[in-house]
Amino acid sequence: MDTRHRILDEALTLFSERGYANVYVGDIAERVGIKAPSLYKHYKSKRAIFEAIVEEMNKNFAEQAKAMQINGRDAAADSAIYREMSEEHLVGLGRQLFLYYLHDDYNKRFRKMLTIEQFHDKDLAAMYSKLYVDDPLSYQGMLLGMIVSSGMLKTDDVEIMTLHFYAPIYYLLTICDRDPAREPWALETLDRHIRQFDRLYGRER
Amino acid sequence: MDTRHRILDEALTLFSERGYANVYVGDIAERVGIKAPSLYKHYKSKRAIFEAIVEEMNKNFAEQAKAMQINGRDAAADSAIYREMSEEHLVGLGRQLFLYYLHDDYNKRFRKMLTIEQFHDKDLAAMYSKLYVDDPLSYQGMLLGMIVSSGMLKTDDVEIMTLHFYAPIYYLLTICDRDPAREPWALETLDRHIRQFDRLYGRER
DNA sequence: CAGTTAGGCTAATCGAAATTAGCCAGTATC
DNA sequence: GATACTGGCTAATTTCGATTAGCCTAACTG
Repeated sequence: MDTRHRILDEALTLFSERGYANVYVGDIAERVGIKAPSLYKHYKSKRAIFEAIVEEMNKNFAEQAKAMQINGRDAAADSAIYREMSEEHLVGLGRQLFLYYLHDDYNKRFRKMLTIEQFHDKDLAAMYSKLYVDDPLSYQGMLLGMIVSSGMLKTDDVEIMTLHFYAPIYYLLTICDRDPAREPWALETLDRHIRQFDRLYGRER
Repeated sequence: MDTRHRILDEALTLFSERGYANVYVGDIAERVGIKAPSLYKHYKSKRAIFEAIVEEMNKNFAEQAKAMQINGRDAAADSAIYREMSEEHLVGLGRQLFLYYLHDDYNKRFRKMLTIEQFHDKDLAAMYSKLYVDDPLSYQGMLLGMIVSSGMLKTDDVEIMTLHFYAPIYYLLTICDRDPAREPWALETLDRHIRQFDRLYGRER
């Protein structure tokens, strides 16, 4: 990784731990292994580093969103996946979603950074909403909608059903961000959540 | 309200909007209607103001928790309330909980401040978890447990049931904190959530 | 090889924000 | 009525952190 990217990487780590205002350019430089003034050979200002991070992440997420849509379409085409969706599959789906959000390193640090910075800036608030609130909900809604079409799950209101699926995942995620020691408990709770979700909305009802 | 309290009040407002590091003592003073150096007649330092807020809130919440326990005991004694718990009652309960958290002014500002500051400090993270994650869950768990005992709702796993009740409320709350314009939508969604919750766990199933 | 660029460094500079010093008026106390 | 306290002010002072200036070396470029 070249210095330019190392700077973004280390800055993101620090911003996610302490927030923009509590990180000094000297801290970033030190982590990168250079002196503060040298940063300015790469970025015009501290603010510019922050903005580069946001821009970079925006780009990544856009790509990822595109990939997910393709995935979604594939899944729709191959609806056999959903016809054979068992409780175990559903647990797997939720776990995968959760672990991706929890452990993907960029995602995790960026989410923590946005959590801290969201109230300073409308744009960041909107970004947080989009990435961690609205987009996952709409993606999950699409998948669950297909499962409902296949008859594996039943509901009059897919939107609320999706909320019932995703809100606990989001809740557990924020807990783990705050306190990674609770991760094992969160994973176990996640499984119980999804099994109960399946029983509530599933055929046996 | 005396100056000492006015300082805490205005500081809390500012900290909740911008976070500790982005608020200058001059800003606080200006809001209070005095000059920055005069603040030091009341508090030893900027940090001391922050700490006084946290301490004050801790005290308030402790009192409130005690009151809720008393409430809880009363409710347990008078379990008729729960024997006659209709869907409308449940909607009312959820709405009340939600609106209290959303609109109680101290609560709201303090929650936003903790959201911003939680990653700087273990103690603040613990406080956030307690106030907005664990305590509400355990309180709601107690109430739902009583409703289950009364036979109005059925489940094998009250803990997950409580998660299913509270996580969507928490999720909607964080959305409104970020963007108050979504409040009407959140309230409507909240009602639909609780009605569906009632149908899922309720007798009709 | 001379010239140029990239990227590092040390030593300023600049500006902002927290805090301190020291003065003063009003008021409460003895 | 003198004394001392409270809470305000203006004018420093101190500190710290972002940024700039200017120098240097290595590597690339013609």
